[in-house]
Amino acid sequence: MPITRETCERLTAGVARILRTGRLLSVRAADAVNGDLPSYGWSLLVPLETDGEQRCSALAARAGVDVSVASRQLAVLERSGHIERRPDPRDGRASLLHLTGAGAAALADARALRSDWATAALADWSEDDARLLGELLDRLAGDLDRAAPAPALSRVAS
Amino acid sequence: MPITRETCERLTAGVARILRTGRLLSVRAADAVNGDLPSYGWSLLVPLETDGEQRCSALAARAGVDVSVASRQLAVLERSGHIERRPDPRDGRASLLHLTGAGAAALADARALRSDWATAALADWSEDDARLLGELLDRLAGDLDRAAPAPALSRVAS
DNA sequence: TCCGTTTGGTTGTGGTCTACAACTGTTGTG
DNA sequence: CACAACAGTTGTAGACCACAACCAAACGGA
Repeated sequence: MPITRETCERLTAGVARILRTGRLLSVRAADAVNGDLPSYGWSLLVPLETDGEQRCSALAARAGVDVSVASRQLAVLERSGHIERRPDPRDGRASLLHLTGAGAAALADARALRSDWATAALADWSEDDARLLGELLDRLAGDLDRAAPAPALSRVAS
Repeated sequence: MPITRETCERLTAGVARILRTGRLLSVRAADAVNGDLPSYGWSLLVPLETDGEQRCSALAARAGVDVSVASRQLAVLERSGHIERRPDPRDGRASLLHLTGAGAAALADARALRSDWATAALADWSEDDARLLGELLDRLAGDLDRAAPAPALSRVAS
């Protein structure tokens, strides 16, 4: 029995609260960026920036959404010039997406905005606390990811 | 300059990640509860449980959604017997919502489920870490709430 | 080589959650 | 007693999501 019920409840409440404010923030952050980056732009463009060219299904997995969703969102990003697509030379079915200059610029813009907001919000935080929270948060996300997938059954019943 | 840019980015990434998995979890948690509690049930019923009878607008503020949204969701919860409504004796325009037995039961059920999931996910966490994360998370949510409302301008421009 | 199967991606459809605007009825005030 | 402010409901529309159906390329065994 590692965790008190009380701290557990407190933790879930905190997560719920972060969920709420985070949802609001993400939409607000999106339409404050110059290059009219849609709200999902961040989660799709960042992987392209860090890992380079990759395919739709990989990006969908990264973003944690269905492939169909990613497909539509990427189509929008392509039309708006944030990304470009070229056929995968090794598989005619797939395309490889990569960031354009405009996309990278919009991403940098979004990053700057986020950084501004974060530094404002974390104004009176100590470096240690911030670092600690980052680590704990990441660890929690990983544990939740690992613990959650189990109940993905009992749907074929009827 | 209180926070390194690096830890800041790490922190925002962690928050984004929690946002993703948390969103998935909350819907999964909702339709795993017996009393077919909708996904928003938790955020509306908990305040009723802890603070007792209150009005629609108060619940909307608590949940962080528009009053119209809360109104519809509360209507559903009333039809499904989780809450009941009585006219506010001091203001004929308002109603006071309160939890029914069925609502409390569904809430207890949901709480048990969440607790199970949380203890599974936090299996190898120490009490101290969990408590610390809860505190930091709460603090962060508060600071974000305070820091975010500012950029709610620049919309009347055109 | 050829045909059935698998796989990557797109599109059709429907459901959920959300906000804003318009409206009804109530309260309180000059 | 009009009139502004307010509580809540309903109309409407948009964002996001998943599942199912589908197309075309790729794969694999006979």
